[in-house]
Amino acid sequence: MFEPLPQYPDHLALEEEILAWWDSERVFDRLRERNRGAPPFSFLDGPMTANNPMGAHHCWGRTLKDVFQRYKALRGFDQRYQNGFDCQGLWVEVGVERSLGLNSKREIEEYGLAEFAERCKERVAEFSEVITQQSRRLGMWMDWDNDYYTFSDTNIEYIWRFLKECHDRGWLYKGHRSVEWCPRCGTSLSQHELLNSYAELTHPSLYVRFPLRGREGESLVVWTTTPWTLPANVAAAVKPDAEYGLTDSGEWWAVERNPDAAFARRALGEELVGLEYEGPFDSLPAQQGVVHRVIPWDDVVLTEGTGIVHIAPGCGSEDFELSRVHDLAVLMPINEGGLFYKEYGEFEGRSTEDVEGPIVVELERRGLLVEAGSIVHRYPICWRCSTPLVFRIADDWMISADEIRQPMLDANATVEWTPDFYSKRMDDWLRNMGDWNISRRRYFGLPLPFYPCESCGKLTVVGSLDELRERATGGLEQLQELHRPWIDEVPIRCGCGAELRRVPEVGDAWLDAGIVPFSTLGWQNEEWKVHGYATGAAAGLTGADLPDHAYWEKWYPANWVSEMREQIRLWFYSQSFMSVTLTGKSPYRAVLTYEKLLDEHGREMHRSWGNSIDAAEALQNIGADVIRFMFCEHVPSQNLKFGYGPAAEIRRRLLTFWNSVKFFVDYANVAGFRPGPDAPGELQPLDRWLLERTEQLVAEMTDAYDRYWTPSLTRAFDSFVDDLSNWYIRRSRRRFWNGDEVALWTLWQALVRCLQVIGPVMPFLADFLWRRLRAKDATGSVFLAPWPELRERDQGLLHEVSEVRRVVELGRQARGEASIKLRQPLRRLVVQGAGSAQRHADEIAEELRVKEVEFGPVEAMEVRVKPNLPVLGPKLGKELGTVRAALEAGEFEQLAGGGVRVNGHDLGAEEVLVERRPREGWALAEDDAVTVAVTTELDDELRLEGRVLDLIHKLNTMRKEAGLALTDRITVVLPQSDADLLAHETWIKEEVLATEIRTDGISEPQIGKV
RNA sequence: GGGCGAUUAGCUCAGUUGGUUAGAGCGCCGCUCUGAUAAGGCGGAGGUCCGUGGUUCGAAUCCACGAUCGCCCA
Repeated sequence: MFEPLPQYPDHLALEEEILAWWDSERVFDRLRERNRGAPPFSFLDGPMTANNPMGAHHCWGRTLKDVFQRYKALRGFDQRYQNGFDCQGLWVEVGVERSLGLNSKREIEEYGLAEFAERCKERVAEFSEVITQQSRRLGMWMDWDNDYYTFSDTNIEYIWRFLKECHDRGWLYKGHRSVEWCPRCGTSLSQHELLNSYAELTHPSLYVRFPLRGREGESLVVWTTTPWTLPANVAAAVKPDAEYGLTDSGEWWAVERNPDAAFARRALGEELVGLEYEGPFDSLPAQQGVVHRVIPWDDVVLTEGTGIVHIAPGCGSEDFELSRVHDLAVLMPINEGGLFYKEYGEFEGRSTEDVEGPIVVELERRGLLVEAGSIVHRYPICWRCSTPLVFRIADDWMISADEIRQPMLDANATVEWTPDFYSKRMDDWLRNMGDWNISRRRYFGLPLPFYPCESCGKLTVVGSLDELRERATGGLEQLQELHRPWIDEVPIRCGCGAELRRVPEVGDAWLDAGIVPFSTLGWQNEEWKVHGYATGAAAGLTGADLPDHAYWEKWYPANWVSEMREQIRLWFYSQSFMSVTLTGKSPYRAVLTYEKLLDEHGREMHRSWGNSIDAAEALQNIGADVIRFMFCEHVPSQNLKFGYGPAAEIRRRLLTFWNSVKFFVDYANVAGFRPGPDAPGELQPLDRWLLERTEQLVAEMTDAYDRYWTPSLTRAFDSFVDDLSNWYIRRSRRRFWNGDEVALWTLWQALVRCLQVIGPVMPFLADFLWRRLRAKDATGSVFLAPWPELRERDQGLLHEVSEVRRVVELGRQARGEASIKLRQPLRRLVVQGAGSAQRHADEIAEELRVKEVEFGPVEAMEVRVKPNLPVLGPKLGKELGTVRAALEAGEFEQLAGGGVRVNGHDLGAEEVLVERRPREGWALAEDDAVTVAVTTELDDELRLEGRVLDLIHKLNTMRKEAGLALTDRITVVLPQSDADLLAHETWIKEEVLATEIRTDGISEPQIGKV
């Protein structure tokens, strides 16, 4: 007895049931035990920031990761299943700041760094737990007790080693340059952090006059959208080869920017170079002694502004570069918090926005303002707190990328990207990558182990905790973990004898993630340490081991990683940077990348727009299997529109499969069927076909999994389910009603194999159904069963049945042409061109309700002959065009056997395609390969049978309306006018389960339950 | 400005090496089944496959140029 299925699947309930069952049966543990020691499949999980619950987009990546890990497990590979959490850096800090209501670095310092660090750790502990629960609910099988946490001392120490290596190679330097700076966070951002971080903002648009010295009445006019940079102006740049003109009002503009003006004088930019001018705020203390002059710059654009660019080297990266070339003064007006220094007079202590008004007023007062307006443009904002960024000159720690660039490109050439064009994106990023800005002026992050010596000038980079201990001059007793503030209390001894203090900066969070292929796999670690990974801040959070180097050798590099596209310049980049540095090769062999998740209307999801669906909501309302199916079905190189509408559609589509299983269960139970290893009797052709069709499914799915291409998985599944349900089951219904064990066994085989291959996509549904269908001696879970072995397939049989289906389709089309419904039997069907369907003539007759099926030429009027292009193309080449035209024009001669003579060519029957029109009394339908024709004439016998079928239809409808059970027997009373139908009394009785049929003087048929 | 993608039915999207009449789901219209039934099946309407040029007997597919959109970089 198979456990009966409810009419509809309750995905949410069955998923909870399966989750609990997996736990109680230790299914995942048993799977891992089974594969232990087998060849490894190395997947490396990119760390997810443990700072918030999961969003719907996280489900995408986690689905893909789980699908392929499950598949590889089914194929018998040993896997690690280690999940990872990103734990330190700006994300977590900003999260904690918000929850504590802190809004500046000063407030954090007042709160206390030690306390702040504790809050950060608590936040990570809280959300790593939330994420774990949500991932489990999604069906993700990971080794949840042995996660890695990037803030462990282990992880930090490995980064230290990497940094020391960089220093040894001479790559580490302190850069003095203009960087994008978040005034709220009080730190710079690196190149790869400027992701999507732009907003449409309204800024002032000012045209300002700079009076030229020694040229009375003449001024340069510059344009700026950042008035706050004017107090730091030191130069004005012109394009040397561009033409400038002096207007009547004494203003110099690029001619191109003001073409209608009547210029009193014209000059090339190079003629203006060297002129001195009065700066807009020369009276400020900061401006004392600064000479303002005109400099040449080829990159001045003439498409906006005035063609003369205001240069403030302390407020822009290009400006800063120009200051080096032209030896300009560098005035940096604002501090870390974006407030003006005291050398800026009345602006002191004000923000870049607050000074806009006063600056405009002052310029106006002094007659320097030509025009003031506003402009809406894309402007960079902080990717965490959305504060508009400013430029500052900062001393950041940098890793030079020059030497590693080519090796990284070489390493990337060994990686198999899916979709493949992402390989080019990675190359592009690598070719353009600047030096890596690794320092952040923050608190809870990787402590950079840099100890500069003021007396001897040497920089010491500490490479390990042991080295720190050896060289420490104190403070070790309070060093609870490698974080601020504790690490800052450990000075070390320089080679020259001086005592050194650590720089205050912490590291870029992508160092934390990038080191993972080393820190989690025990690279160059001599002795395996059980539970040895969970050091420092991670103590107590995970039981992960710190393995030894042999383990690293086994699992590195990863066979496969999968993350969203933006990780190209984030994790894929940092991981590759560190790996190529340390080992010379790519840390991953294959990558699956996917795009962005949008709402179902294609808009980005935003909490404030009310269109956001987070993972908790999705899992609770949609269910994991449907979510997973949705992600698998989607082509990963396209953005995905996620929502309840698309989810409902998938849920409904899955009903067909559910119904097929339920159909099996219901009839198997009626028949008392028990599945065995072999068919309980002789297979019929249709049975053999379904088994072949199932083989085809297994082959297609296997291929798709091996290519990491999920859309082919769901397509193969859908197409199989269609064949299973709409052909095999429908064609075999009578056999099931009669309890035919061979049919039941065949269907059972097909379903069970289908469950096996769809399991990774929909693990809950697969196991739920597997538990009901499995043979007594089969494994309890579908995930413990071996992958179905691929067999030789009989393509011929598959082809035969597809031709049968084609004939039936055309037959229905022909009936449709003649408007004769399927309930009206017809006499004869002729099929031409589907020879292999001949063995299935009976099925075709039944499907199309015809008395005879004949294979042979269709007698019809041939109206048009077309060339068979795939055959004639290669044969005729250029001449095909004229032949085609001749055929089109009817200039040909029929040959015996179906061929034609045209333009001097004798073409065989297989070289041309003939369109036909039916003769009188026939209906016809055709495609290029197959033509079917059916007789439309009715005789008394056919009419009578048609009426019988109508009656059966009607009586069965009445049964249904009366609410009768499938097995209820009825008596039937017919009107006298239907008495002639009783010629088919037995047939009718069988079809409607009637015990008695009689006629009476009524006008409509009546039924009664027996 | 350079690079990478995308553009296919009213909507959402497939389309594997070039091949005859370009498909699916949803929506619409008609039909059908009634032992999957608040489903299922069949048919129909609906397409300049972004445009132009080229290669080819033949292009949604390959090449060039252009347009629009998205992303990456400058």
